[in-house]
Amino acid sequence: MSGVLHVLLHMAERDEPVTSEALAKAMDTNPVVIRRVMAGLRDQGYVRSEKGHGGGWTLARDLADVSLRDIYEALGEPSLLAIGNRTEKPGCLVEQAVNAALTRAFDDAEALLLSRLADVTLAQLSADFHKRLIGRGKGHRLEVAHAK
Amino acid sequence: MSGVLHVLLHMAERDEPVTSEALAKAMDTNPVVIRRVMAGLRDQGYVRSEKGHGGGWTLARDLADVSLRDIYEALGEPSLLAIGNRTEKPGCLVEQAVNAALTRAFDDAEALLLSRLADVTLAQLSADFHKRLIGRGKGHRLEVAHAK
DNA sequence: TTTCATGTAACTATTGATATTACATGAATG
DNA sequence: CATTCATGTAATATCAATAGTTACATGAAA
Repeated sequence: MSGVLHVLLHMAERDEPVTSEALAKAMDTNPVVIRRVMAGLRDQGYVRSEKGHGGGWTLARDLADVSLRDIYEALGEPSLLAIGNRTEKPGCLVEQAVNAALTRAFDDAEALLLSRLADVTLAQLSADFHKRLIGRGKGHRLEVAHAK
Repeated sequence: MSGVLHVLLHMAERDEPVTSEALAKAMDTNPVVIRRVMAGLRDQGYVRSEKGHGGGWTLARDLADVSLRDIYEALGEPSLLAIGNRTEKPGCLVEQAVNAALTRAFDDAEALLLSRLADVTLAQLSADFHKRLIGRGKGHRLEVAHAK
C-alpha cells in the first residue's frame, strides 16, 4: 500500500513512462515484483503499460479521481487487521461469545480505516508533497530522491 | 488474542486449576505454547500457576475488573494493523507525504479499536456466554465443547 | 521417592510474503 | 528485419515470523 502510493506519486511527476526497473531500484526491490503489483492496478484501469523502447508505466486517471481506498481495493483488499478470530464458525459457545465481541470491535475499526482512506485522494497527497517541496533542494526526481 | 480470551473464560467456568495439557488439547495446540502465553499473563497478575498434583492455571482477578484491552496489553501489545509504512523516516518527500496521510488513518483506526477493547470486560463476555447457554445442551465443559 | 505439573531454553517446522530466474510476447530502432 | 528494450507470467527460491516440539530442570503433592 505505502509503496504503491509512493510509486504512483512519483509517476505523476513524470511525463514519460517509467520502467519497472527504475521503480524497482527506487523501491529497493525487484522489477518483477513491480510488474506484479502494477498489473493489478492496470486491470482496474488506474495505470497503463507499454512494451518496447520508451515503454513503461503511466497513470491512466486524474489524481483527483482516485482515493486511497480505490487503490486499496485495486490491490485486492488485503486484510487490514493483524489479528482475527481463532476459528470462524465455532461450535463452542464460549468461543462464539468471544468472537462476537471481537468481531464488533474489529469491524468498527476496519470501517473507520476504510472511510479515512476513502477521504484522501492521490491529488491531496500530491499537493502535500509539493508543499513539502518548497524550501527544499530539487531532490524530488525519482532517481535522485532514492539514490542508493 | 481470540485464543487467550477463550481460555480465560473456560477457566472461569472451573473451580479447580486447569492444566496446560487440557487447555492445549482444547485449543488444538501444544502445552508449551499455552505455558508461554500464560506466563505473560501471570507476570501481569491475571492468572496464577501451581506446580505438582492438582496444579495448573487459575484466574487471579475478578472477571469484571479485566477488559479486553488489559489482556491485549498483557500479551505485549502486538501490532493490530496488518499494513504499515514502508519506511519509518523517509528522506523522500513523496514518501513523507504518503506516510503522513496513512499514519493519520492508521492511528485513528487503532485508537478506535483499543477503545472498543477497553469497553468490554471479561465479565461481559462471560455473561454473553451464559446467555447463549440457555436453550442448549450442557456442552460447555472444556473437554466436551472441544471434543475432537 | 515417584508422579504430576509448570518453567524455560534450544531447536525444528510451517507458512506467507517477497524475491529471483527463466522464458515468452510485442514494440520501437537502426 | 534483426536487435534491443520493455512488459507478462509461470515456476522456483529465499526469508522472516509464528507456531510447534524436544529436552531437561524445578517444585509440589501423593
